[in-house]
Amino acid sequence: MEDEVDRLVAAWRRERPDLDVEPLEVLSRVSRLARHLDRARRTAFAEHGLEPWEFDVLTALRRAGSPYQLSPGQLLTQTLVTSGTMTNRIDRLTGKGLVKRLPDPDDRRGVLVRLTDDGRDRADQALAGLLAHERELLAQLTSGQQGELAALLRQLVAPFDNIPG
Amino acid sequence: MEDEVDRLVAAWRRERPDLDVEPLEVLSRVSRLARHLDRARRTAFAEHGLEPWEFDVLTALRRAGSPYQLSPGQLLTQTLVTSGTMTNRIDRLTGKGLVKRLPDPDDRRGVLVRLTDDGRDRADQALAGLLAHERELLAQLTSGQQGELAALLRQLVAPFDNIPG
DNA sequence: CGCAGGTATCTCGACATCAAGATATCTCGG
DNA sequence: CCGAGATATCTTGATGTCGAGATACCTGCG
Repeated sequence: MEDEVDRLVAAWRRERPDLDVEPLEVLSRVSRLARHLDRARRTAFAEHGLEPWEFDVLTALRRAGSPYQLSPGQLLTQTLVTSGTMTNRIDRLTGKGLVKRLPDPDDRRGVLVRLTDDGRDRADQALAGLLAHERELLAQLTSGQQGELAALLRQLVAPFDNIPG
Repeated sequence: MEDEVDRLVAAWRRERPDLDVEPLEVLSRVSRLARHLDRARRTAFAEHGLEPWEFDVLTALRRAGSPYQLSPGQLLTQTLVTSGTMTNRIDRLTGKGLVKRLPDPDDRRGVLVRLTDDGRDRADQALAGLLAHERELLAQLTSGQQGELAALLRQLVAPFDNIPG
């Protein structure tokens, strides 16, 4: 089955036959797929009354395990957003009663963000919903293919995740 | 080599052993890689004085071939943004002298967006720069692996690109 | 002990995006 | 040839994000 990137690459080969556009076969697909996934996630979360950014923060806390708390700084590194953004997100989640700020007992500059019971339930429900949707998307591939794909992607992401940057 | 998604999946298996989080192995990597790519692209384009969104629009026009013009609607489908966003983008690119609006001779509702000479040069330069950067990222994989990866991704993207969504 | 530099978080202003709706035009059945 | 519905683009208002700077606090050298 052909996709938009096939068309995109064909167009470049026609317009710029002097260039090797092979890298686009992989990386443009990654970008476009991510774009589509964002949209799909948005509708999946809407069923649970959450925005994607809310999900990202709540699940980061959920994954931390009881007592479900992290510093804003730890949340930054997990969600790849800036500090101004995270402050704003915590403010809004606090307003919705899904998290609360606690002073860090060991560092008076610091804050701990803790999931409320409601926040934890929402995160759990939304995760289950997300996985259901994602499983449908992946039905295009066999289990073995999914494993291959994951392994190949890991090789590309690892340098970003392990070398600071 | 381990990556953030390995850690994320391990955390979920510890916190929610009842759930099958396998889909995250693929799709979380796609999202995170796309996020990293966005940043890398931003710095790559900065060398040519372009923002990523500018590149997207200019290259869509460049690929169209001489006379390098498309309707805003055609640009929408290629760039996956909304019509309001595209209007805004065209406005700003027009302000920078990289594109210009022409009335569509066949449809008085319509408009054609055409690349200026300057816009075309910028697009060509930025593309060459982008490909150089992307080739580095892909050096993690053999040529054969890149082909496999492209084929697997195509299977996932194709439904989005071919069924209206 | 005191201060210089580092760290954690928040504030603020600019900006790009989206969703929904407005407007103008086209198309086609009757 | 008329009008209903489709289509193409633009407008508007709200929102989320970023980047840079401000503030408060910590750490370790001298």
